[in-house]
Amino acid sequence: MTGKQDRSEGSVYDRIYAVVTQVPRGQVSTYGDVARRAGLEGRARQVGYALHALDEGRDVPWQRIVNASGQISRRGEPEPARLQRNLLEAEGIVFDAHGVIDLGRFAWRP
DNA sequence: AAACTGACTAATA
DNA sequence: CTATTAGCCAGTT
Repeated sequence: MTGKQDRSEGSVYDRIYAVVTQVPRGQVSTYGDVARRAGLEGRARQVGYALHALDEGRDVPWQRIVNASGQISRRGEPEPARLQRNLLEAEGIVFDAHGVIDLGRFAWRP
């Protein structure tokens, strides 16, 4: 092992994962929103970066995070995007004809 | 240590 | 609608 520092919680990623895990089934959240809840307002990119680096072993519902337009990101890779959509629809999320989620209805608002 | 990268957002044109 | 600009910053090379 490379012996990375093991901050039980100073790690930006762990905080992001913790927030994402709190998103209830059947609801979605945006990168900016997750960043805000993780105490990282204005750092939405870091949220996306964290999810990109996410491991399969984690029980983080990464699929519940979409961009501020209510659309699935990663358009360069349509296949994983399709998987994400599939997972969300299985949870009850509805996409319109343009593949957009109505955030006013499905966005997680605790 | 400096450059590069990137699942983003908002504002502007 | 598309394109551009700017802000943001951890991780990788």
